[in-house]
This record gives sequence, C-alpha cells and structure tokens, in this order.
Amino acid sequence: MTDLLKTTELPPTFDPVTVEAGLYDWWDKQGYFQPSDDPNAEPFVIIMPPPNVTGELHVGHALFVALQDLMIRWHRMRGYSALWLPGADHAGIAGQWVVEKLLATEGLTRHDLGREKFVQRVWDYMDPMRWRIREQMMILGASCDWTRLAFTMDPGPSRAVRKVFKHLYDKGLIYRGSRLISWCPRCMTALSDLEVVHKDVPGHLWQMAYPVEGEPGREVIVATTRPETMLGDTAVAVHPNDDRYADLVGKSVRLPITNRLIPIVADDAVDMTFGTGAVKVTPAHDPNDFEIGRRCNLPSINVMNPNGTINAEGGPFEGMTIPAAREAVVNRLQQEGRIRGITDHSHPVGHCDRCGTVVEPLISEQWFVKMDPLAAPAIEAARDGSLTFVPDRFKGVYLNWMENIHDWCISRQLWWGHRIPVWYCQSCGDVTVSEDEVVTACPSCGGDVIQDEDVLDTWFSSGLWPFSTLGWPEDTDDLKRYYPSDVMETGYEILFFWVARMVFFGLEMQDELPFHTVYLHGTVRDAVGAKMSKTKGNVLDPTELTATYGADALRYALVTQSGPGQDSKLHVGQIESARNFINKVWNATRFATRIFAETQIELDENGPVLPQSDALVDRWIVSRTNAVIAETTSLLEGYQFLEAGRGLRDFIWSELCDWYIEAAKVRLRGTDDEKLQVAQTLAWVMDRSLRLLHPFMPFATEAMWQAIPHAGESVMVSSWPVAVERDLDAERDWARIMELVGRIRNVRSESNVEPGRWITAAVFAPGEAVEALESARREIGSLARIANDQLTIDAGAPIAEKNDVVVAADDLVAVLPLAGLVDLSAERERIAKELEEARTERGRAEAQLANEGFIARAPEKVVQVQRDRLAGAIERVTLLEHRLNELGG
RNA sequence: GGGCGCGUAGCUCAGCUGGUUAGAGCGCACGGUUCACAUCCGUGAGGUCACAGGUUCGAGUCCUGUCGCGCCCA
Repeated sequence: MTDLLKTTELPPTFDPVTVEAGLYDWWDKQGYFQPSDDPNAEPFVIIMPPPNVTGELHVGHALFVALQDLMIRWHRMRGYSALWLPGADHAGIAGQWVVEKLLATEGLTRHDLGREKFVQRVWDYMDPMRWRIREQMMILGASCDWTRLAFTMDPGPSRAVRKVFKHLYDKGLIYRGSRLISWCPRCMTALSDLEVVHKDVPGHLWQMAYPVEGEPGREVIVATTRPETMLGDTAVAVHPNDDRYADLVGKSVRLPITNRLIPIVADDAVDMTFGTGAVKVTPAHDPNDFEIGRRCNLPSINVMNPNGTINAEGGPFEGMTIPAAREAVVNRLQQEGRIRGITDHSHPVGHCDRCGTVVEPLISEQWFVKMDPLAAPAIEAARDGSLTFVPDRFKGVYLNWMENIHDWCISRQLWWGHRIPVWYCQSCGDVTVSEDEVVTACPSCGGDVIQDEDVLDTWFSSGLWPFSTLGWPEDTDDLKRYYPSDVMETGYEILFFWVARMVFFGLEMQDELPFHTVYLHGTVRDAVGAKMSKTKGNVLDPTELTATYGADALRYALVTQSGPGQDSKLHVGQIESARNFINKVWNATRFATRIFAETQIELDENGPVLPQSDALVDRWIVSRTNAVIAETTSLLEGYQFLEAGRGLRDFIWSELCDWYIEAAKVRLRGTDDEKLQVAQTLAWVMDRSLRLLHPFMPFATEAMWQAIPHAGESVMVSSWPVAVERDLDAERDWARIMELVGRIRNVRSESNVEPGRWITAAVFAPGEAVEALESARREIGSLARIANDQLTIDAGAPIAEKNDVVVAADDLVAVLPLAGLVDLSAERERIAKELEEARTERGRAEAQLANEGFIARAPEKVVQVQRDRLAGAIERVTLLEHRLNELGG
C-alpha cells in the first residue's frame, strides 16, 4: 500500500497524480480484479470490446472504460463474482495497412517480404501495442482481470474461429461462390456490405445513344452516372409495361466502341419514370444489373482489374484508371456522336470504410455466410425481450438490419488475420475444411493440399468473442461459470458490425444469448460537436487529460455528460468541474479526518455503525443519506448512470457540505458528547458516500476512504450500502430550517447587511414546530449569523416594530430588527414584491381548486398539494399585507 | 426514398411511466481574509421548454403536422 493510504493527513488540495500513483498496482496485487471463486457468488460478466492493437486509446475508449468499470465495480461491491474480461483486436485491414505504410517508408511492399515474413513483421509491430493498451487502461483505473487478457489472434480464439467455420461449412451455412461484391482497389480486397459507406457525390448523368440493330436511324438512349462501365454492358433493359419500347424488346442494339451486339430485355426492376426509361445493364459492376442479369440470363463481362484499372475487355482503354477511362470513353462517344446530353447529378457512391477509396462492385469468387437461418433466432431473441437494449430504440434499429440482412462476405484478400481453414487437394480436387491449424495431406487421397490464400473478416473472430475468450472450444470452467455474460457495453456505431454478430454466433454455437443487455453509448465529440479525428487535430488525448485532471475527473465528466445512445460534446471545462467536485469531496474528508483524530468512532465489520444521535441535523443527514443510497441504487439498476452521478454530486456538495458540515460546526465547539455525535454521524455518512461514489471515481474514493474510519482493506471490496428507513420528521423539520435560513440570508444580502455582522431575530412558528427549531437554535444562529442570545423562537402570531424586517418562510416568520441598516422605502418595496408573488401563487392555487374537473378527476394526493399550497399562500398574503400596512405602504 | 435522434437559461446538458413556482454545471452580476476547500462560500439575474394544432381536470412530458440540425439504412 502506498504511504498516502497510511496517513490521515490529507493535503489541502486534491492532487490526482499523487493520489492515483500506486493504487492500481496495489489493487492488482491484492487480487481484487479477479472474480471471486466463491461458488455462492452469482457471476456478473462484461466482455470488454477489444480495442484495435493498431493505435492509442482515445476518449471514446475512456468512456467505455468509465461505464464498464462503473458497472463492474458496483456489482463487485454488491457481492457478485465480477469478471471484466479485457482483450485486443488484430484489426485485419487496418492492422495490415499500418505495417504496409511502415514498409513503404523503407521502400518495400509486403510482396517484397513474402507472406510469412510480412506476418511476422505485423506480429512484431503489434506485440508492444498490446502492452500500451493495457498501460492506458490501467491509468484509467480499469478493474479488469488481466490474467485473462485475450487477443483475437491467440491460439485459443484462432481455434474457435476454425471450429466455427467448419461447423457452419458442414451445416451448409458457409459457402464459396461467385457473387457481386464490393471491392476496394486500394486495399485490394473484398469487403462486406458494412465496410462500405455511402456518400453523396456530385457527378453527371450522361445520356448515351445505342443504335438499334436492323432499324436504321432508330436508337435507344440510356442514362448513366458511370459511362466507362458501358464497356461491360451486356444488355439494355426496359420496363415490360413501357409502351415506348414494347416493340423493341427481343431486338438488339449495337454497343458503341466495342461494337458488340447486346439484347434489349424487359425487367420489372426498371424505373419507367427515371431518364428515358431505358437502362444499360452491366451485371459485373452493379448490384441491380447483377440481379437483372441473373433473371434474364445475361452474360457478365468484367472490365476491371483488381487494382481498379480497366482490363483487356476494355480494349483501347486497357490500363486506364476509372476516372481516366471515364473521360476517355465520354470523349470517344462524343466523337462518335453518341452523347445525347450531360446533366449535373449527385448520387451515392460507396467508399471503403477503412481507407476512403471509391469501392468498385465486381463479380468475384468469395466465401459467404448464409445469413437467413442465423438471423432468425437473433430476431426472435430481440422480439421476445430476452435481449434488451439500452436505450430501447436500438432494438428497432437492430431488428431492421437483421430482418433485411444479406449474406455476409467473409473472405479478405489480406495476409494479416485468421487464414481460411480450407485446403484444396492438388490431386483429387477435394476441399477439406478443418479446425486443425495445419493440414498436410488430403484426407481422401493423401495428395498435396494448398490452403486457401485468404483470411477472414476481422469481425468474424470478434463475433465469437463472448465465448472464445472463455476458452471455448475447450469445455473450460470459465466457460461454464461465465458464459453467458451479462451486459455488452459498446458504441452504437458497431451495433451491426459486432453486437449483432455476437448475438447470432452465440445463439448458433452456444445455444444461448451471449448477454441479456446491450448498453450502447454515443460518440464523444469535440467542443463544437465535430467528430474527433487525427487529421482534424481536434482529438483529446485521455492520457494527457488524466495527467492534468486525473482519471477520476475524466471518468466522472464522461459518465455525467450525456445519457445512453446520445452523442456528447466534451470540453475541458467539464473535466475541470469534475475535478473541482472531487476536490470538494476531498476537503470534506479532510475536514472530517481532523474530527476523527480527536474522537473514537464506533465500528463494526461493516464500518462506522449507524449513528443514534438525536440531534435534528444528524437525523436529517442520516435520513438523506439513506434516501440517496436508495435513489442511487435504483438509478444504477436502470442504467441511469448520468442521473446517479449527478445525484451524488448534488447530495455531497449541497446537503453534506453546505448544510450538514456547516451546521455541525457549532457542536464541534460544544461538549465532548456533541463532538462525538457529529463524529459518528460524519463517519457513517462519509463512509457510505465514498462507497456510493467509488464506481464513479475509484482512485480518489479509495484514498479518502483509507483516511477515514472503516472496516475492511479497500473500498473497492467493501459492500454496497443498503438503505434503512428514512426519518421523514427530521427531513421535514430541517427543510423548514433551510428555508428559513435561506430567506434570512437573502434579506441580509439584498439589504446589504455586512456578511460578518451578527444580527437579532425573532422567529414565530406553528406550535408543533417550536421544539424542533429550539433544538437547532445554535445551528440556525450559526447559519444565518444570528447571535445566539439574540434569537427567540415562539409560537403564535409575529410581532414586529415599524423598523423591523419581516421574512416569511413557509409557515415560519422571522422578524429582524435591522433598524438603521435598512432603508424603509426599500423594505416597503421588497415586501410589496413578495406580496405580489404570494398573490400570484394564491391565484394559481385558487384557479386550480376552482376547476371542478380537477377536483373530480385528479388524485386526492395532488388535490391536497394544491390545498396546502393555497393555505400557505393565504397565510403569506395576510402576513405581508399586514406588514405593508404597518410600514405605511 | 425508409427509419432514428436532437431542438429546454448565454454555453453544455438533466427532466423516468403527464401532476406544485421547469433544474444542474459552466458563464454572468453583487458580496465575502468564518480555523475543510478561492479547484471555495453567500446572494441574485437569466427560460413564450423550436413552431402550430389536438387529447386531458392538467402537457416540457402523450398524439398529428411544420421548420431547423445531425445520424443510420437503401
């Protein structure tokens, strides 16, 4: 344990750097991060979304750490066997690209190295990055179990990938085929639909005339945004009901440039109202055309090389890039007089999610997962409520995607990743799918085999994460105890990429949902709402922020910034405010420790025992603490972390610090017994408050908790507070006093009474309130700065002299003889203003109660509130009118 | 084209199943050397809850429509 924890002397200002130092290592050494193996403890499990090994953590990571650690620490304190399992993701395309760029600086490509050496190079690069991720997580205070740290490329998860692949292949749910896929010419790989982002791009619509064969002078005009694809046209399609072309269906047109003869076909998919109603059909390079081609038995002509240039099918344009070919084709058509019009036209263009390059649709032989059978149970799980979403609206988003899902292209033409576990026999041609890492000979004929060159989509292995991290396919104890997990907490932007896939893989392979709740956080944006990016230079580095404000402040700011599913704008002012709050708690603790040093606090195995003080303010703060314990617990149960965090702040700052501690100071100057009462109360309240706060700010609460009387070795493994019954009498009585004090302070301030000046006051109260007020007369005096021997508290109607100031606070009245301090006309004005307010209040209540519908239909409780409100208003009006008369207003 | 979110104080955001006079932090104004804290204390100003209808005894909250901003899917 660090020295800091051993001392009860805290420095006057909270310094995150010294406070946090050493604590994490100490927790780790104590073994707190590992789940309890107590068989009676119910497990609570969160599988951490594995950050990419390619980069530094950003504030988005800090947000998920804050949220997940909050849930984990809270459950740990509630007695669950809490497992937070950390990991790292190999990030296929991104990972490969990082290293390729590195090679480029040496003037090398991956092909210069060859597959084996290149992959080794990636491993060398990735290895230290994993430790960097861990280091940053530690700085943030993540209480995850590092002994279970997993990496997607580890032997276990890799075997899981092969096992699942084989399982699905054997079941017919993985197949290989030639389909139209999205191809990134820069990454030189196939992509899944999700890895293509559509952006509207300004372009043109070219109208091109194709002459009809055998009918001189007749032509069909087609419109396209991509004229270069005409090199691969294999038909012109029109709608079957389109009268303009009815007689042409079945005939042919002569394709310009290539002079190929292509048929005119009819297909329902053609939009008669768009352009001329006739479209060119390029099955090899457009998803819609691919479908038309399939329906009409059209051939496909691929005119593109994998690097995005035109291939030999493009004749004279071979070797040109797409933009160059576009220009050249248009020029040529112009020369041939085939262009009938050019208009500006903005249209959606697919871009590679990773590198931003324009993606080309093309026909290619790839591996696919057949989705419909897998999606069906995943849909059912969300529909029947066994899978819930926070916030709820993402259920609809999830369902919409699952219900319209297409087969998933899982093969990638990369070297970095899980190699497809398929071997082709060179002799008999058999295809072997195996969960073994190496297959050396064909099981059928013993012939030589060659493994498929491609690797799998990174998200394939990520989808297995909830069980591959627990040791599956081995039947491990971890798997038995910790699968399924409980909450999947991640960003909504990977709902489809990851969450959806975990759901269907979990259901398929384990026959059980991988988690019951999906909590989705929003994106952390910069102060003006822009997405943070390195290129924009608006990123906030969590490591830097923690160095300045501390991990606790960053975490608290992030958690209390915005709710689930909602983006947030983060600026340093918020983190500074959070830091200030921690400093506030720090100083309250510091104040308390001085008292504890002089007193004996009664402890049992659960820390300071519940105080039995009969002092009003003690009873009040104890009751309020119980209320906050109950509220915080219920908010956390409802995933309302923001509300819970703000509630604790409000309680500690205003109720505990501004009212309780300030009020308690008078008794600290009193008898030993009184001092003891305060000490015991403060010890109990501080202990419970710090425990409630611990999941929000682990470091500072640990340091403070160690400095106050406590039971147990760490707040981290202390039990979550349980609320006992509230003392509503005390809450009501002290609320009266706060109102009274507030009103008096207000008058003092408005009347420019010097803050340090002790005044005289006569308080008039309902008979039943006098005793409680009297019991707290010193507190009232101290808080409102009324000299104790100048404070009277009486039942009955207020008596005031002409020069007095009269203050009405609920059912209390304070008469302050401020003769000479307050200008009479100013006082008249103040009373008149208050009277006006009271009359408005009275009017509103009267109107409510005059409404027959309200009396008849509103619940009695609500009506009673209005009656009380009216009674109070009438009382105030009477008093103030009377007073105004006395002042001659 | 389909769907979703947001629009509440100068700024950033709360406001759960409709129920007093709509809250907080920051900022602002005034005052403060009280022995925990100026990363503080006290007091205060500031809102037609985007707009228009509707349901209701009662609407920031529910319904319909409009406008503006953003996102997702196609």
